[in-house]
Amino acid sequence: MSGRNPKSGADAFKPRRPVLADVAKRAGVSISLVSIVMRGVPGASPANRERILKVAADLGYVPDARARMLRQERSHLLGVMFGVQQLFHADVVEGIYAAAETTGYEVVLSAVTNARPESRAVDTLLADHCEAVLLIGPQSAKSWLTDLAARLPVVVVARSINAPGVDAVRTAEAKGIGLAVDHLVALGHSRVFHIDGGNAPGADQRRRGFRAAMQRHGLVPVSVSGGLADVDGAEATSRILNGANLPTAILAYNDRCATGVLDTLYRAGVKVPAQISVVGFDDTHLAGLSHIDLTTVRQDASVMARLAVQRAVARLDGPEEQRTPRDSVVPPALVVRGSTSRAPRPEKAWKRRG
Amino acid sequence: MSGRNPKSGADAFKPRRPVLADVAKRAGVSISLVSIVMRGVPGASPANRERILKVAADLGYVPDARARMLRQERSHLLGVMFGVQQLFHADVVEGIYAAAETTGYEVVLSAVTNARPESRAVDTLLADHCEAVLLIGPQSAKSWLTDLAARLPVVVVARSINAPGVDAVRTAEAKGIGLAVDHLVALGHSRVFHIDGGNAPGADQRRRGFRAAMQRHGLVPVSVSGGLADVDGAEATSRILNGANLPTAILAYNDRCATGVLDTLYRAGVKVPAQISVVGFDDTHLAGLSHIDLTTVRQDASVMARLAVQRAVARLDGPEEQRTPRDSVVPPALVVRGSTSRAPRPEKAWKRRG
DNA sequence: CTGTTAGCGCATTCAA
DNA sequence: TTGAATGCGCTAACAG
Repeated sequence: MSGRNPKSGADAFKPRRPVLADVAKRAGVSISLVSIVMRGVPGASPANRERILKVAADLGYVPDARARMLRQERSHLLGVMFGVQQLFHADVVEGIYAAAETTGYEVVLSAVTNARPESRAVDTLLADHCEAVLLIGPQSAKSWLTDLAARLPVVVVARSINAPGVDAVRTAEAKGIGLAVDHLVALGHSRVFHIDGGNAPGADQRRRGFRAAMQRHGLVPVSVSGGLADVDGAEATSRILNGANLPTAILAYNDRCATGVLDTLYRAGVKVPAQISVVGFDDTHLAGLSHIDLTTVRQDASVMARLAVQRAVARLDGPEEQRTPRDSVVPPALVVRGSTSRAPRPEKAWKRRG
Repeated sequence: MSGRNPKSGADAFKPRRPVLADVAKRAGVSISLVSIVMRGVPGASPANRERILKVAADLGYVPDARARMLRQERSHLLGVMFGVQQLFHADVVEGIYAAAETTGYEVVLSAVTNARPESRAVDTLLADHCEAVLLIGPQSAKSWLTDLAARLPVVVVARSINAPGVDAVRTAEAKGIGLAVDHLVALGHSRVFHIDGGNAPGADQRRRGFRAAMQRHGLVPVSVSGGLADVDGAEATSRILNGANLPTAILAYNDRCATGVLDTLYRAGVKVPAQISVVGFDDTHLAGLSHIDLTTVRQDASVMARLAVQRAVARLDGPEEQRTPRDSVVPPALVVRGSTSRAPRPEKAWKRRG
C-alpha cells in the first residue's frame, strides 16, 4: 500500500492506459529499452527482455498504434474496401488476411454499406495512412479511381477496369461466360438468355463475352437487364416469362441474381432444369447448397486475394519493373451442378399457361 | 516559380503527402487557422474558411488520423469484432455503422477468420485506441471477456453471456425456440428433435429453451449435437436418419445449420415439409430464398446493433447510472415459411428405406 | 547493452 | 481573428 501514485488530492480518476514510460518505471529501466523489447529487435539482454515482457503483460500494456505509426516513416498498412453484405467479398477478404500474413503488412478494413459510400470508405483508409488500397468490386467512376491512383497504389479486385495507373486483378469474365455457353450448347440449348448485371463490376465484360460466345456458336444472343441482387434476377425473370420469346436456359449475372431467377421460376411452376437450365457466376457458398445446387462459373477468391496482395506489395517494395500497374487475369472454371441439363425437345419445351 | 522548396540538390523525391503546414503555407495563413477550419470549429472568417478548404482540396489534403488521435484525449472510436463469413454478423455490422452515424463515434472493424483468432482481432482494436469494443458472436472464454471488460467497456452481441462487467445485447433465445416449438406443436408435431450449436453463441440457451418448451407441452425433448455450419447440420441429420427414433420435425441451431439439414434430407429423399418439418434460427437472407424457404426464428440485427451502440456510448458518456453493464434482451419473432407443415399421420410418417 | 535526445502531424493553450 | 509554442507516445540515431 506504499509508494502509490502520489498525485495531489483527487482519489478517483480514470485509470489511464499504461504507456512505455509506465512499463519502464515499473521495470526500472529506460524507455528505449522497453521500446526495443516491445518491437522484438535485438539490443536487450535476455534477462531484461523477459522481465520487461512480464511487467508489460502485468500492466496490460498494448503499444499505441497511433504513436508508433506517426513516428515511423512507413505504416505497413494495406487498406481494404469491401461490401459487408457481399458473400464473394467475404471470401476475398479472408484470402487477403491470409496472404498479408507473410508479407509484413497489416490489413485495415473499411466497409461499404447502404449508408456508407465508397468515397467515405476510402477516405478513412487514407486518413489511416494505408500505403496501398485494395478495392473489392468498386462501383465508383473510373475517373475517381484514376485520381485515387495518382496518390497511392490502387489494386482493383473483381472489376474489369481499364483506368490508367490502376492495378487490376480480375477473372477472365468473358472466358467464364464462354465456358457456360459452351456447356449449355453442348447440352443442346440454343435459346439462351443472359440476365446482365447492369453497371455492376464485370457486367459489361460478361455481356460482351456472352454475345461473342453465342455468335461463335451461330446463335442469337439475348441480353436482359438485371443487376447483382436477387430481386434483380427475379424481376428480369418475370419479364422473360411474360415475353413472347422463351429461353431454354438462363445465364445470370451472378449467383445471387441466379437465386432470384430460380425463385421466380419455381413460383411460376417452371421446372429447373427440366424446362429451363440456370447458370450463375462466382461459385459463392450459396451455389453449393443442395437446395440451390447451381451450375456456376467459379471465381477463385483466394487466388485473386493472393495476387492482389502481391501486386500491392510489389508496387510498394518491388524492383523497378514491378512498380507499374498491370492487369492480372485469373482463369475461371465451370462448376457443373444440378441446375443445368439437356435442353428439352422443342415440343416438350415450356409453354406459358392459360 | 519562386520560393520553391530550397532543399539541396536532389530533384526527384517521393511526393510526400500534404500536411497541415503545406496547406497553411499555400493559403498564406497559420497552421492553427487551418486546423480550426479542418475541424469545422468556429474561429475563422468565412472568407478564409472557404479559401483554406479550397486549397486543402486542391492539395488533396487528408487529415492524419494517427496524429489527430494522438493529440486528442479521446479517440471516439468504437471497435467492432465480427466474423467475416457470417451472414448475420454482416447484418449487425451494417446496423452498427448506421447507428454510430448519429453518435459522433467512428467504427473500426476487425475481422475474425480461420487464420485470425479473436484475441488478435481484439488486440488490434486495443492498439487503435478504441474506447469500447462491440464483439459480435464471440466464442472466447468467459474469463477472457471478463479480463477485457476490466480495461474498457465491452458489449457482447448475440451471445448469451453472464460475465461480470460485460454488457450483452442478445435475443431471447429460449423464447425464440419456444415460439418454434409452439408452432410445431400447434401443427400436431410431437416428435421434435433439436440439432444444437455445440459451444456456439447462444447454443446453450437454445438447448435449455428447447427442453423447457417441450416439457411444457408434455413432450420428450431430444437434442442432437450439431454446430453452426451447414456440415454440422448435415452430419447430425445423417445420424438422426440412421437412428431408431425418427422425428417429424427438426429444430436447427441456425439457418446455416438448417440448410445442411435440408440438404441431407433432400439427398435422402425425405420430403420437406410433408415428411419432416424444419425450422432455422436467425432469419438471415438465406432463409428467405424461395428454394430454401425456411421457417425460422428472426433475430432483429438492426435493433440489436442499435442497442449495442447505445450501450457502448452510454457506458462512455452517459450519466452515472448508465455506466454499469447490463443485459439488453431483444424479442425474437417466428417467421413462418414453407419448411413447416402439419405433422404427418403416424401411418404416413417417414420410414427408413430398405 | 543501456540511456539521452529529437521530432513525426496535429490540437491546444496562451498572446497578440 | 490569428500565430507561436507545447506535448501526445513512440522510434531512431547516437552517446555512454
